[in-house]
Amino acid sequence: MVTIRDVAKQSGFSSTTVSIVLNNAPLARYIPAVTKKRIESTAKRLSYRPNLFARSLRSRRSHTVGVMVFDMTDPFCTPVLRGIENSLYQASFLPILTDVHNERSRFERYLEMLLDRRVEALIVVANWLFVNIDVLGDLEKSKIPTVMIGRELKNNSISSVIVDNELGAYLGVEHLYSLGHRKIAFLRGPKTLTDSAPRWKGIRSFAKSQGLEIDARLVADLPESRDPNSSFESGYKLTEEMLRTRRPFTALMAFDDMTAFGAMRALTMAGRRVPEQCSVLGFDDIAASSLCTPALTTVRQPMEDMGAMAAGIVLAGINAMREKRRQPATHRRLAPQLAARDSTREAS
Amino acid sequence: MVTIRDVAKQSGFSSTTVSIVLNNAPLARYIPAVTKKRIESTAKRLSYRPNLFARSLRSRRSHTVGVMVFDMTDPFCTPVLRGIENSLYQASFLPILTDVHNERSRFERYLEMLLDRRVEALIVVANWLFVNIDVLGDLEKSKIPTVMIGRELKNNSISSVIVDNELGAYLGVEHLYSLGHRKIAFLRGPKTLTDSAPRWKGIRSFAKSQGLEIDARLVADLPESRDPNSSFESGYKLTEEMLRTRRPFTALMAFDDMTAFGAMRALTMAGRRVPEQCSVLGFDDIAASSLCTPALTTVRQPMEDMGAMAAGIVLAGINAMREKRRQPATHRRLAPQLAARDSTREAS
DNA sequence: TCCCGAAGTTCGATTTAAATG
DNA sequence: GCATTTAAATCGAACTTCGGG
Repeated sequence: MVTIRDVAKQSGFSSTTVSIVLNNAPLARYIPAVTKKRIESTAKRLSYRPNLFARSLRSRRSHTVGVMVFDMTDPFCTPVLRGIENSLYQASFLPILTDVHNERSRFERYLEMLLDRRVEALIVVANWLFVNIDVLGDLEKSKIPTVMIGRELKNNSISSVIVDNELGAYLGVEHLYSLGHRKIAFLRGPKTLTDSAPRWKGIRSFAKSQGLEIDARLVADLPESRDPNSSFESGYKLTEEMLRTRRPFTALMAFDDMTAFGAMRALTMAGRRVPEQCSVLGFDDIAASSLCTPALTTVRQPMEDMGAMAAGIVLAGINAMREKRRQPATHRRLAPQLAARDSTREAS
Repeated sequence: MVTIRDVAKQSGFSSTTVSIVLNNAPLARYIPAVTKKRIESTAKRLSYRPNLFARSLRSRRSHTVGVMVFDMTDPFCTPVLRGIENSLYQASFLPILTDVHNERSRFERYLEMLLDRRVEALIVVANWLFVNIDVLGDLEKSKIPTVMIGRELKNNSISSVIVDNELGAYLGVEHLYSLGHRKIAFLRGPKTLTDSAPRWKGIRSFAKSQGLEIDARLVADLPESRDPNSSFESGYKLTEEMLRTRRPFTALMAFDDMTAFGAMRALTMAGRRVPEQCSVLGFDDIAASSLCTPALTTVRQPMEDMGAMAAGIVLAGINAMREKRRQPATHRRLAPQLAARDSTREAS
């Protein structure tokens, strides 16, 4: 490898001068253009690349951000990751990707590894994260800018980016209601999942405002599970059971898209066509939603934006730290949008 | 931060001894257990963590692997990434994730960044990569173990992991044939995509062996596109056109799942029920395939295995380099499996 | 004082060579 | 010569200090 000393020797200047010139340090003002040119050209000729280990050792900076995903297989992750990546790229930061597999031990191990590598910030994608996995304490200790995506926090040392679940659910029922649906079945999220409560609240809030009656016998809860993909199975089973009760409903609002897919399968198997005989509504707008037929009407989370925003937040935090400013945690709640597609239509 | 010198001072030994003990270096044989114990306990007491920048500077190792994805939004990527992550985790390596967005300039920039960080190997996920983006040359120059996933190579400095496209396509038609289908429509991949040719070859090979006739009017090619998700639209349009010709077919074999989804949509819109009136077969088995209704019958690529295998290959390459062995590139071609689901059934 | 450049120190860990009894 | 320990050199860049014109 060619070092700064090689460039110094070849160009006839000292390594100090080379360093100043190549980094365009403040002192470079005083260095004559000829010198600069000579140094730059020999650097290029030798195709010199500074050793980042040495540089990082000195500067204590890694230009790296740790990204912790709680379950990579969750289709929610992919667009979020792209948003993060894109944002970091603009700032010449690189992400180190870790997948915690929803295991506490793995989380701890990875956190330690990332901190050892002096990542300058942490982005945690914790959408399908249960309250009982308490990781906030560990995260706070790290003292580097940290943001959680998909988990509401009032914490003032960890930032958060979430979708407005309440608003989303509100928009969802509103859509069904405006299509004339009055007998709506609801598949709520697992009780221990933090998204579940606000979404239900949004539904109740709309129901109250419009005098929509919610039949308790048309409400079911997904069981707790570590696996985001399990909600397909659960959605299928709960819908099957609900159909067996013979209690009529013209629309079904699922906790998320995965659940909605399960519900659609169950309805189809039972001979009820979607959307002709029953409308189905999801939440998230994962990739599969626009692909399947009928395309799923759903409440769209701006996942890529959320990733980009999270990256933006920690990047700002990094800059603040560099300038020794104290940056308070920021909490963003992004508005979802209804993506009206083919799985919903007027109640008949 | 607490350094090795702090541990040395506190424990009463020199930093040399501390280093030897904590790393369990060869010389540690000569160090009495008491000394070791004292050093280890003070290290723990001070919660000493070695500075990886310093260590890497000395050892020239980063314990990091660069992962370059050509398009993160391709649903193929997610399971592959999980396979990679899991394999690296076992070996205490960390992945740096980059998304090239199918842009040459971005590829070059990222490659440079990764090399600057002294990643010890490179894993390139190049499934939806067109031949005209020639990146092999750049990759070869890097001199570190490199593997490409999803692109066949005979190169002997870059390894490769691919699925057996020919076999997969063979299994696919075979499945349709065994269900009694004789009039099969084919949606082939874009000509410039490397996977297209072998898949078509597998189809022809089966057709020849069983005397299945392929009607050229039931064969269409996807147009070239940078975007893997575009094949949905293309699949939709091509199927629509094919239906308009009124040329009968009882089954449709798509280039990949995304294309198959487009085809299913077109069929449904045209009033042809899947699978009752037309069977549909995909290729890949992306997440959406088992979710939609009817669940898509498809040729399953072992994506997670492919990721894990790729990681295994470069890890072996890293070890070989350390021991100064010359490791030839390895080329693996994994067998796909038919995932028979609900979008195919007996020809009526 | 201003401009230009160099010598030497620092970052923190590893390793070589060597010094003790 | 052996067991035990360590001073000093090294990795490569960046910054502080200083000197000459």
